[in-house]
Amino acid sequence: MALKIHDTRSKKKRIFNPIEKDKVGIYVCGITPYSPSHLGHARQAISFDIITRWMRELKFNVTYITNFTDIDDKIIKVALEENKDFLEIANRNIEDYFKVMDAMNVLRADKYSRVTETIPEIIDMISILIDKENAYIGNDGVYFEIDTAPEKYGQLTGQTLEMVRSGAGGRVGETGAGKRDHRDFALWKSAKEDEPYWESPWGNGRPGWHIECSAMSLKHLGETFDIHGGGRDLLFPHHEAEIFQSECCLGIEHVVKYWIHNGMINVDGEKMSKSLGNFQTINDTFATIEPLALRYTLLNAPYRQPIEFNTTMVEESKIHYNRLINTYSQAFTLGKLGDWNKYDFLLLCSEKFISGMNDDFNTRVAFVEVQNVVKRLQELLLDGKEIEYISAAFSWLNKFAGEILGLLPCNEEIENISKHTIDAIAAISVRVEELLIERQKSRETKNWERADLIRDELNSMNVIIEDSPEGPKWKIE
RNA sequence: GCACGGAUGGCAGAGUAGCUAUGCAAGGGAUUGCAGAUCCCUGGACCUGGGUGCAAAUCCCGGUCCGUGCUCCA
Repeated sequence: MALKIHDTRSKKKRIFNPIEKDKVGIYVCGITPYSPSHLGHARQAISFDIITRWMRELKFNVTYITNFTDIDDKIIKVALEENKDFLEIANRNIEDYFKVMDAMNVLRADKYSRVTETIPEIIDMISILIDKENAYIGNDGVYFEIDTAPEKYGQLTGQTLEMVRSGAGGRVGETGAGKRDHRDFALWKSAKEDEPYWESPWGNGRPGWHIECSAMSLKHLGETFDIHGGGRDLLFPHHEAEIFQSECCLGIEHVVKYWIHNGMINVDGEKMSKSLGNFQTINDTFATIEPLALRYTLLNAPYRQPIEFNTTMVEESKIHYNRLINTYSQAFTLGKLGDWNKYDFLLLCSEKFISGMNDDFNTRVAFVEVQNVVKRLQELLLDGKEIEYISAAFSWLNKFAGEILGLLPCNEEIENISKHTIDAIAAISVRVEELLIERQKSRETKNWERADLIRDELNSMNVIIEDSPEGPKWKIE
């Protein structure tokens, strides 16, 4: 069964064939660290985490590169406001990024390339573009001249030069005074007073946004590579600009073989963004939902679909996530790994899971199978007889929900969860048993009022009573 | 305005031609002093108008509505 990937350039699902057999180079546009990361960043990081995890599961040798745009107008603005060095601002937010992403089980990329560490490569690339006359020097920087490669226009968005010309309307001339045409874009921006800068043949300045990614992907992955990813909102102009730069600089028609774009997070039907003021930082969100449950929420739809982020979505994910963790922890205490290949049900779940993931990384389909196995494991645990089957289902979850989807906490944490529960039960069990006996006596004499009072008291100790035909059972909330 | 994408039960959200997921919610039943938990059962959907097909939620054309992009944006 072959892996199919939806490629934005050709606008269809294509069977994935890497440039070099069994090897995959993937570059994903990362964040500009001028503020703490928000849910959109989480969605992007988790989407590509899943994509790389799955490709590794398929035994591809994956090189996953992403970046931090650690010099940029917005970072400079924050630095000025706080009267700090721009790198301090960037580093602070990068730290925040790693902290929240680690909490959500986002595996680290092979390399987090930084713009400030790629300046020579960027300058080289711009020089070549000037030599090839694809770029010109303006009075406030260097610009890429769109008219030198009009055939490359609209490769991702279907727009033509004329469309954009008319569409931009009154905004022409607002930025980049040195441009010949408003559709040209900056490769190098001259430094204004008090701005950080690097020396270049065109004076002191800093790189434009688009050229960084062309230079960094070239530096780390070579002239052509398999996958380029990012958020849908980067399609235009960012990724189209990259196509101009990389392809004109290298003289190669297709630098990127597959383009992958993840969908946005919506609130009330609109994209979550700073300008609308409807964004949430990841850290703030952790107050209402734990990190891995949030990961669950963000994988609950295929990566290309927009996600409507609201209370319903969050609450449902919590239910599923808690069910998964509780069931898994219960089986974990039995501590045995088993072979799921011996059970038709688990084999069938594996097959559906795999075909879902192979179909453009459809995590929603994969989740259904996880839910099915959780349900089966619950039944098995309740019955308690088929220990081997329990171990097999446990192993299945360990592999598919844990290793591949990254939804499970590490073993130590699961142990801690179990241990805490055991300790908590031990600490109050004597008292609980006393109260239960008293309650049973009250029930026998049909003193319901008294029995309910005792139940209330137990509830206040976070103990939940469940009466059953075999007598009352209790557990910690 | 132009480009791209979407429209599935009360809600979330799969499914790309025949077998109509899944979860939450709802209703009914079993069990129960009540509650909870669990189990069983039930109803209910494919935006609209055409077209192609033996057969369409699924393919084609038109319309309507929504989102994204055209400016920094994951």
